Amino acid sequence: MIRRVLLVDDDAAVREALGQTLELADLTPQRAGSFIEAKDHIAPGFEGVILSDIRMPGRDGFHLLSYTQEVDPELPVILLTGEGDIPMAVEAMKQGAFGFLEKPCASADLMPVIERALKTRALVLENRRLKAQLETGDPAARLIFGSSEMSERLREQVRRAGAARAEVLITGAPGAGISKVAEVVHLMSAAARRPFVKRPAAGLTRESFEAACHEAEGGALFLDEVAAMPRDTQFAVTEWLEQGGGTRLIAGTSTDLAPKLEAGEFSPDLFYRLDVMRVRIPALSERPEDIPVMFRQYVAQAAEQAGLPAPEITEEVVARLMARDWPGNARALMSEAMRFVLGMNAPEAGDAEGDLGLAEQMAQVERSLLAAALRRHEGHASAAALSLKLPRKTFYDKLARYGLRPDDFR
Amino acid sequence: MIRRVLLVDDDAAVREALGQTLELADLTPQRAGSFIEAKDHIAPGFEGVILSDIRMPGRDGFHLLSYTQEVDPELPVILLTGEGDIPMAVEAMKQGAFGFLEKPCASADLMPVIERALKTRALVLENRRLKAQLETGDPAARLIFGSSEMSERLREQVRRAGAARAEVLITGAPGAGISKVAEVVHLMSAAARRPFVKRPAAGLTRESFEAACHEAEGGALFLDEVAAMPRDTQFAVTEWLEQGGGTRLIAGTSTDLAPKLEAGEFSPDLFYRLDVMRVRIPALSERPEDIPVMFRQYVAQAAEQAGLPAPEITEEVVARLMARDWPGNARALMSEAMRFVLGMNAPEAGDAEGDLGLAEQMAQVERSLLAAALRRHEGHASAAALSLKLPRKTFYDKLARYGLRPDDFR
DNA sequence: AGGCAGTGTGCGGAATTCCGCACACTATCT
DNA sequence: AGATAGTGTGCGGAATTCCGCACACTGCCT
Repeated sequence: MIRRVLLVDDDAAVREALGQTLELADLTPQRAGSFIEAKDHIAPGFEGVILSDIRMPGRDGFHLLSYTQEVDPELPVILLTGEGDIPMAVEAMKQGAFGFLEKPCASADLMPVIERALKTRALVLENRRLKAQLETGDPAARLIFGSSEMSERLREQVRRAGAARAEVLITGAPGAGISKVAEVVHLMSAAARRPFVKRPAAGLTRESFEAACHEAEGGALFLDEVAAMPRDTQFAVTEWLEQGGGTRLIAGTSTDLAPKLEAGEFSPDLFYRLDVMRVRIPALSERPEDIPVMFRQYVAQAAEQAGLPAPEITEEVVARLMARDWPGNARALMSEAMRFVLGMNAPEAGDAEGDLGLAEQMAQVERSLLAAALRRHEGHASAAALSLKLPRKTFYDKLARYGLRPDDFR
Repeated sequence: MIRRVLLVDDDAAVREALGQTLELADLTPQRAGSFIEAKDHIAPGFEGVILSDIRMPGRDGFHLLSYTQEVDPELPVILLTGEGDIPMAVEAMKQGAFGFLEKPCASADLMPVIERALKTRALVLENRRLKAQLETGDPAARLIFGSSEMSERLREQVRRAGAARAEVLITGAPGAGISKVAEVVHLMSAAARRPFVKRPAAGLTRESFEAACHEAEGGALFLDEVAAMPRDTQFAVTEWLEQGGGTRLIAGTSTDLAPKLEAGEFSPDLFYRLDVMRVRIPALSERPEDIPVMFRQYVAQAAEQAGLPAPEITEEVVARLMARDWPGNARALMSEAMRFVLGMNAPEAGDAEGDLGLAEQMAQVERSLLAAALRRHEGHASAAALSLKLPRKTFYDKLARYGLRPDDFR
């Protein structure tokens, strides 16, 4: 929360008194005795507001107002004067001052103006930040879903990791999207156009590690599930990191590495070289408010892929999502989104992805294609059958098989 | 720019005088003589501020303040009183009033407060809009692919159309994604959370148009292929647009409307009301450099949806893409991407998306499921059959039907 | 009221798919 | 070399689906 106030007054006693008033209100005064002093603090994006006397030797408050507007037109400036009159006040507002108060100024008159100025400034700065995110096609914003504070923190970690050239260790539960986050880190790095190579750490030999490094030269090599890396390879990677190469290493693990470190199964040398930066992907259970947000986005994606309209996500659908556990995290949610789009019933407990036989899967697909055709033709069976190049009878037989009724699509 | 002021005062003379003051300042006063009258105008997202007397029969200004804060806590309320005192002013600010002024109120004192309240409101509304856009992760960047300058121009048009509240006409070749772009325009509008309804214009009656408008109230109604709209409905829609309603119209056409206008088959009145903003989707033939970019993204999406690794897109693959025409535009490219991921052969000429009957689509799906199972089991037919819960014989029969050979998966 | 178009379904023959069986062949291991 | 496991396929009966036909019913229009 923005609390800074740049307090400009040539009279030291006034400066001090006002400063204390501000501090009592939990604000952060930043004192300046002249325009020259104040000028150095005024920058675009200044996270606060300006409170300035008008009558000052040299450059007065009006000049400071003009100067500030050149630097950052949306930076609020509140002017104070001991000898104000109506014409002066009018002039100040015309020139864009946020407020104009007369000295001596009662706290009850001053504080509300400052508070409102700070709130306005906070909105302005937040709008700028939001616009910047939108306008740059920020991969973190675009590819890492979720509106919770935890998701925002994850995106910040990813941006920071992307901006750095250091090794990164990415942790998260199975299905959390470690591989995808690694790719986003790479996309946000200066080496985004260079290669990004993925390899499972399990079974990785020194030779295949070196080959992968060469393949990723100038870019990044992502090693998945580093806990499973053979000991020999661990030493080879540690040596390689000591030498320093042209390839950035990004490591991922969905298991806690601490027990492996303690048991001597994972090299501390390697661990500390990889753990230069840490990105931790929170599980969905830690941020349940993201479930509907992410689900909506996965549904939009799935609908697009399937060439089907996205079904309405009712509050009931959301409630059922929230009522379930998601140990499979983002991947499970994604699969559920596809089933939802295809009109498949919510799977029974235990009916996990891939457990269905071919016949069942085909039945689900056929059912969804029939439903989609009916939807497209607003329940007109003949037209729907025609669009599927089916005889009417066959079409009706299939509807009967799946319990679909044209009336339900009208 | 937000200029509306909801002016609440029981005294008609005061209301009128203040109203004129506001009009002289280029504001738009909306007059109400009581809380009851005012209440109907106060909605979340109200695009203006409230200026209200305190002393009123029935519910007073404080009550209106409370009510407003329940409806939209960030909607500024400025209170006026003819008999104010310090305690009352303090109470008003404590309860969240944006300003507190005494009557009779000089314009020079009132206008700055109103202007600041309006600016604050504008910031708040923009902040909300930006957040909504971010929550969907800039739909223009995420959903409209292509790295060419033409694609960027398209995204800019879409963002601009999204930000406006005007009607939009979207043009593009068949398969260019008119419907999808319409949805993105909606997603980027302030009404993103409101309904988005799609209807084909062909065969649209006045009644079904009105029903659709009602269904989309507060949101947007997309009318596809407006060239095919019946003349009667064209008049109905024109009338509806003249009245102005709570639903935004977005029109799409894949055919040039000019000949229809010249032939008198499409109403110029309607055309000019729809064509307030124009979004033109360039055909792939105009931006061939986007073909590989879009194909890569569609392949990534398809792979993610299918739960399969994305096959390598070799230069040969790219060359074959570039060597073909894409009269089906984005939709055709998307289908090709899915086939590519599923390991299907390139389709025969003329085999456009949507032209397949149910049997053919089911065959494609079955073939892809068989191939995926073989891939998962590295060509081991018995294991693959088991995973699909199929007898070996049946599995082999199906492979034969589709020309799949386990050897090709080892 | 009558005509017409569309809907929904039972019957039954044709067509297709399913799938067990048995066998020859191949690859791998001891 | 021999044993074993897995692969791939023809045959043929069973099971299932396809689908034309005819009919009764419904909704809409004149």
